[in-house]
Amino acid sequence: MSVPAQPSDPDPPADFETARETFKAFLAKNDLRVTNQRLAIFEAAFSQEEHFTAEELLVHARAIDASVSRATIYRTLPILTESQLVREIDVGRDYKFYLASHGKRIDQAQVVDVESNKIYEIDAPFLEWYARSVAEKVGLEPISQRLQVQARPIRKGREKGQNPGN
Amino acid sequence: MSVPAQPSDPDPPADFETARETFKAFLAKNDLRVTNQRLAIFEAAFSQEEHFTAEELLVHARAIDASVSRATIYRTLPILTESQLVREIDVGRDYKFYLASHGKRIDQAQVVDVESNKIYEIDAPFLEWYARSVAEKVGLEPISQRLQVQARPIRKGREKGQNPGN
DNA sequence: CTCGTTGCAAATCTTTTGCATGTTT
DNA sequence: AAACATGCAAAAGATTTGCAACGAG
Repeated sequence: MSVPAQPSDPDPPADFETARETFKAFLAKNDLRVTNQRLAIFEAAFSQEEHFTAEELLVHARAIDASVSRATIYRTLPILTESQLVREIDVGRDYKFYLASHGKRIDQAQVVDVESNKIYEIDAPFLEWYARSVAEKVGLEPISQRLQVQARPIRKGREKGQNPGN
Repeated sequence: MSVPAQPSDPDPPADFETARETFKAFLAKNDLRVTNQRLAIFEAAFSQEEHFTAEELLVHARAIDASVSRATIYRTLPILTESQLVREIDVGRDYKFYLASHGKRIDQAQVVDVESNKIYEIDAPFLEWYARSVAEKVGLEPISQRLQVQARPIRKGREKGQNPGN
């Protein structure tokens, strides 16, 4: 708004500004105050490209504003998810994961590689439609849906032994 | 095995016996001992028709064998799920739900009515196939999959107001 | 100024674990 | 008898909350 696009833009990603405005607008609309801590947490979350935990977010947010406390992280995360800027992902671990929705679609499935513990977000085109058809069977209307797949690397050449142990 | 089917069978459901044998066989196969507590927990779980929590299972199991402790509930639940007799369902609540798989299929989706908090298990025929197609996109092979839909009763006649508040 | 926010530490709440004792094989 | 399973109570670990001080509008 104040800095016209310069040929030598250093780093500020295009949508970062947009997203921050969206966040501030969301706060305003809900009578929530724009605090340094909330902005720091937003920035920390939005600058993550991968999944992160509340604890990791705390570390990153503190790098921006050292005064951020764990409590505020937990109090701000719901705001972030309600504003749709961050998605909460629960894959059945002890703790939840979060992921900045960099303007991406909602229709994604999580594939959890149980060996590497890595979580992949995969486009699942018909997921919403499919969820609707399932929900309608009990007279309900979907609010959100998620498909989670626990998976392992494809082992070529051996498929005996159904349970490798524990 | 010892009592031939009598015309006046009191209550013992057909598959109950079968399932209990399956459980005992599973224990044997894994060098686990057949204890009264484990059997009581199995019975308590298997006699539930709906979803239950660890705490509820404890209550029911104690009705069968008062000596069952919470610790044993938590130590037995993994055995029950590994034996495929019970399914673990995590819908993002604080605690997990469990459901006796009365010989039913695996391909089911959970539809959670956020207003009544009720969980519906719905057949989702293509779920496994769909999960596979998604997992293959990252070179993985599915172990299990779950589709969860958060939903609400269909409101006919009004669809304004996108966020009813909190 | 007023009321929402924050940090801190204590509290929650579910699930896990160490250890001495009781059971199964 | 030997090894495993159990109960109890303490521990763990993520998330929540009470409260006094702080800061945005």
